Amino acid sequence: MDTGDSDIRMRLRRAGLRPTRQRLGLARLLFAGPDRHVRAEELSREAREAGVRVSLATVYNTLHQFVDAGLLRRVDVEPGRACFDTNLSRHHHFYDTGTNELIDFDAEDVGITGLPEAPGGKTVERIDLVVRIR
Amino acid sequence: MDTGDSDIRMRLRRAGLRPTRQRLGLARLLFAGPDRHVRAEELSREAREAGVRVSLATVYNTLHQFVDAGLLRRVDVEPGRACFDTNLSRHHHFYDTGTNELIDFDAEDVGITGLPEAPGGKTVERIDLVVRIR
DNA sequence: TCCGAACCTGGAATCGGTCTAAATTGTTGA
DNA sequence: TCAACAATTTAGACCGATTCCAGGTTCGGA
Repeated sequence: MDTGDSDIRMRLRRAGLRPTRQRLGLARLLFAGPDRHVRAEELSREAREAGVRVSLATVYNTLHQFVDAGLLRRVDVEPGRACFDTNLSRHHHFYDTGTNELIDFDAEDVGITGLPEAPGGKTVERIDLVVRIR
Repeated sequence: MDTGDSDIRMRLRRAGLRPTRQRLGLARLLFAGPDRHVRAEELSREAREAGVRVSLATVYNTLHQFVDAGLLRRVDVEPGRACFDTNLSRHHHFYDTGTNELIDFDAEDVGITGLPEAPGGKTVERIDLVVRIR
């Protein structure tokens, strides 16, 4: 069961992050399993339940560091709270405005035409498509 | 210069909102001029500067009422704070991740193909396209 | 093994926003 | 016109989410 860890350890190292007990514990919760969406408060609870002792402040720090390291993607669709997405492939989201649930869908099949040039000579970083459903 | 007011008064009436001093003052700030994006804190400051006496709570209440009445549209792109858009036409946004600036662009010319069906038999409420630029 | 930098921590602080209860103000019917 | 009542406004308390801070802990290289 150290196989997964050695992968994570390497990815953290490459990002300049020490593979600490807390970061490994959280990474295990985040990446051991299918893609998921998670919020800080929720991950903190899961960690506690899994016996991973980690403060809420560290959960926030770690999530942000993982985003910066490209291990997570942040999704801002709900006002007032951030959601973190382990799915790093090109994809967009359905957002159920009734349940606040986020559902991924592949971006490969999606075509977008007629976009204007980015103003001010800026470069396009990413295109986020949110399909609000009810 | 009461011409604008009588229009606003009517729109408020139709939405079941009394045209109070505060609502008229805020509406004037919002709608007298080109389309704009504004946050509650900012509008509150503008009102103070314009001599419109109105509490922050009322600014929040009024913005939400205007959204419900279809006079404003709410945009959620920036984490942790809501932005209100006076542009009611079909449009999407550029979002400058450096300056946090929002820029509208017309949705008429934009084509989106290959979207999957909404899951769970839900209906699509709206499609938000955010082009992140840097 | 030792040391300094990186890291983690609890608790306080901040931030955007909402709630509440009391005071004020439109509106309407007599 | 005006009383009466519902809608509205308000200050300030409150809230959840997040960040900040200062001090203790741990990692990893020499």
